[in-house]
Amino acid sequence: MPVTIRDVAQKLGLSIATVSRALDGYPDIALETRRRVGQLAKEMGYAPNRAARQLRRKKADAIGYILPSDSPRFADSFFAEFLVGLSDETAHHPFDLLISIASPGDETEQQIYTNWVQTRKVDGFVLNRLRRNDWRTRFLSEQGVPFSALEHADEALDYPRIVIDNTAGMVELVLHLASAGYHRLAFIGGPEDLIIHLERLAGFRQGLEIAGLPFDLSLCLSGNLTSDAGYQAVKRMRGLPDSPDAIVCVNDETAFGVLHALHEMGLKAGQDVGVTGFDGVQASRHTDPPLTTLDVPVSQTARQLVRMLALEMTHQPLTERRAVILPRLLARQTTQRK
Amino acid sequence: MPVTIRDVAQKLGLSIATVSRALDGYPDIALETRRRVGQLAKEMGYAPNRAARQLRRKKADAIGYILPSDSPRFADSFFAEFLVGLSDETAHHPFDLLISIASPGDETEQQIYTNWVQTRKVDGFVLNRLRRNDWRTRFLSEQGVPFSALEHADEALDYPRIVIDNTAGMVELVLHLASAGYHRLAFIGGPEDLIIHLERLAGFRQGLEIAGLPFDLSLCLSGNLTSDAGYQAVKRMRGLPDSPDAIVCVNDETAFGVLHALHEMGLKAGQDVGVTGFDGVQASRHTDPPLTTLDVPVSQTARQLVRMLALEMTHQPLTERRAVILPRLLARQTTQRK
DNA sequence: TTGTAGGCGTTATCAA
DNA sequence: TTGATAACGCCTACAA
Repeated sequence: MPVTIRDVAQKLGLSIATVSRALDGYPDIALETRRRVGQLAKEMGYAPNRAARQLRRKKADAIGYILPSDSPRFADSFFAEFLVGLSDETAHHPFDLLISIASPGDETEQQIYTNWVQTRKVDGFVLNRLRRNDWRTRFLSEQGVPFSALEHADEALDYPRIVIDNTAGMVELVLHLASAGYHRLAFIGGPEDLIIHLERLAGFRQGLEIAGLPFDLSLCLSGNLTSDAGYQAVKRMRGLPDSPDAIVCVNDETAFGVLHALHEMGLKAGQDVGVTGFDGVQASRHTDPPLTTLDVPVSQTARQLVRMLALEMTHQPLTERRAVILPRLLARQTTQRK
Repeated sequence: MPVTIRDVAQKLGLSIATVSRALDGYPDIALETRRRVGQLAKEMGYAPNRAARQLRRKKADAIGYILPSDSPRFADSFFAEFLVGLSDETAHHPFDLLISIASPGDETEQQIYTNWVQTRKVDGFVLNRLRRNDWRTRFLSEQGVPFSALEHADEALDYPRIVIDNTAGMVELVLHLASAGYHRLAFIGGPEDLIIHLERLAGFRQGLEIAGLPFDLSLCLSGNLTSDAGYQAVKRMRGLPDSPDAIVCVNDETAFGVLHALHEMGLKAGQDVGVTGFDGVQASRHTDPPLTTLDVPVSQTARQLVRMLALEMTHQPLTERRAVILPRLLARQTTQRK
C-alpha cells in the first residue's frame, strides 16, 4: 500500500490541504511547516498518485509519439536516435513519454491518435514523417491538442516545428556528385506523399538543373525508406537500357540496400556507381564502403521538439516556433571514383 | 470538453452505473439496454477517462521500459528493433507503453524506477541489460511489481524471462574462427558486471578451450557496448607486442568501431584481422565488409517479453516462464581470410 | 497561515 | 435489471 497524502498529513497533525500546498510550493505556508512537511514526505517516500492528480488537474502530464513504421518488425536507427532524444529530453521535464506504433495513413493510426486525444491519455504529441495534406496536423489543431513536428506539411497551420532544409542539402549533394564526375543520376525516393520525399526530390531536380544535368523520369524510382526497397530498386534499374552512374537515395536506409545490391552484382560503390544517403545515421559510417550522406542531428532535433512542445503546452511565449536545420554533407567513399 | 459517461447516461435516461456496466460487459444488463448503450456511446465518441479509471481501479494499465543508455545522444539499432517489438506488441494489449532513459546503475535510474512504482505510473516493467546482482530485479520483486526480463541475473528469483544462450553461441563462433585459421583471438567486452558481458566472455573462453587455443588476459579488453569503445580498444591493442589476428566483440556496435579503426590503420577486416559481433542488428549486413555475427531475433524477443508480462500482470497461468533462444551464426566476410 | 469541503470521472457495492 | 451512492487521491476555492 503506497503512502498517500493522508498518511503524511495525519502523522504531522495537519490537514491534507496544507500538506498539498506545502509540497506544491504555495506561498501561504509557514516556513517551518513547509520544512517539516517536505522532510517527512521524503522520509515516508511519499509521491503523489498520478491518476488522482491527472483527474483533478485534467492533464495527463504526458506526451505521445507514434512510431510511423510500416513493418512491425523493423525500424532503422533513425528511430533509435530519435527516441533517445525524445526520452532523454522528456526525462528532464515533469511529464512522461508514451509510445505506440502504427502504419502511416493506416486506419489504426487514426484510431490511436483519436483514442489518445479522447481519453486524455497525453496532452501533446511529437510528430514526424509528415505527409502532404497530413490529417494529423489538421486533426490535432481542430482538437486544440498541442504538438510539435519535424517537417512542415500544411501552410495554413502554424505549429512549432523544426524544418530540415532538404532542398539546399540535396542541391549541395548533387553538385558534389557532379564535380566528382557522375553525370547520370538516379533517385530512389519514399512514399510519394511524404514531405521528405517531395522536398528531397525537388532539391534533387533543382541540383540537376544547376549542374546542367538532365532529369530522367525513368531513373526516378519510389520505395518505402527501407533497405529492402533500395535493394529492389537497383534490381529493377538494371533492366534499363541506359543505367545510371550514381544513385541518390531519400535516406540512409535505402542506400544500405542499394549498396547490398551493387555488391551482389559485383559493382563497386563509388568507383562504378556513386551512392548517397540522407540522415547521417551512425551506421552510415560503417557501410561498405562508408556512405556519403547528409548529416542531420537526429537526437538533438528530437530533444528540441520536446522543448518546443513543452513550452507550447504550458502556453509560454514561444519565441522560436520554427527552426531550420541545414544538413551537413559528409563526403565519403561511395562518391569517390578514385 | 470530451464526452463523459454522464452525458451518455443522461441522453439515454439511464443511470451512469447502468451505462458503465453495460459497456464493461457485465451480465446483469438487459440485452436491449446493452445494445442501445453501446450504439450511443460509439455515436457520441465516448471513451472512458483514463485517469478516473486508473484511480478507481488502482491500476495504470501501462508497462514501462527504461532505456539503459550511458550516453543521452546515442543508441544502437538494437534498441530501435527492441522498441519496435515492445510498442507493437503492447499496441495489441489493453495497456500503454511508457518510456524513459537512464544510465545503468546510476542514481537517476533508481529514482525513475522507484518513482514509477510509487506513483503507480505503470504496473509492470520490461527489463534488459541486466547486471550481476541487479538491484532492479530484487527491488521489483520486493515491491510485488511484475516484470519480465531479457537475460537472467538472480538465481534466487524466478521471474518470467527470455534467455539467450550466449555461451553456446560464443562457442560456435570461436570454433568458426578457429576453423577459418585464426588462432590468436582478442575479446572486447562491455561493462564488467553486465550479464551479457559475463556470459559471452565465459562462452569465449570455453570456445578457446575446446578449440585448443590459449586464453590471453592481455587480449581481453573492456568497453561499453558502443562503437567508440571498439575503436578505442583497437588503438590500445596496437601497442601490444603480439597483436591478435581476430577480434571478438561483445556486440555488433563494438564491432563497428573495430572495423572503423582497422580501416584507418590500413588493415583489411577478414583478410588481415578477423572481426565478429553479436546481436545481428540490421546494420551488420552493410558494414565494410559485412560483419560476421550471432543473430538474435531482437524485435520478436521484445514482443514475447511483453506477452509474458501481460500474462504475469493478469495472474494468468504462465506455462512458459522461461524461454531460451539460440543465436544463429551469420558467417560473413569479416571472418574470411580468402 | 491553516482547515473544510466539493468534485474531477469511474467503478463497485448495495438496495430497490 | 437498474439506480443511488460511496469511494479512489488529490487540488483548490473559500472560510476560519
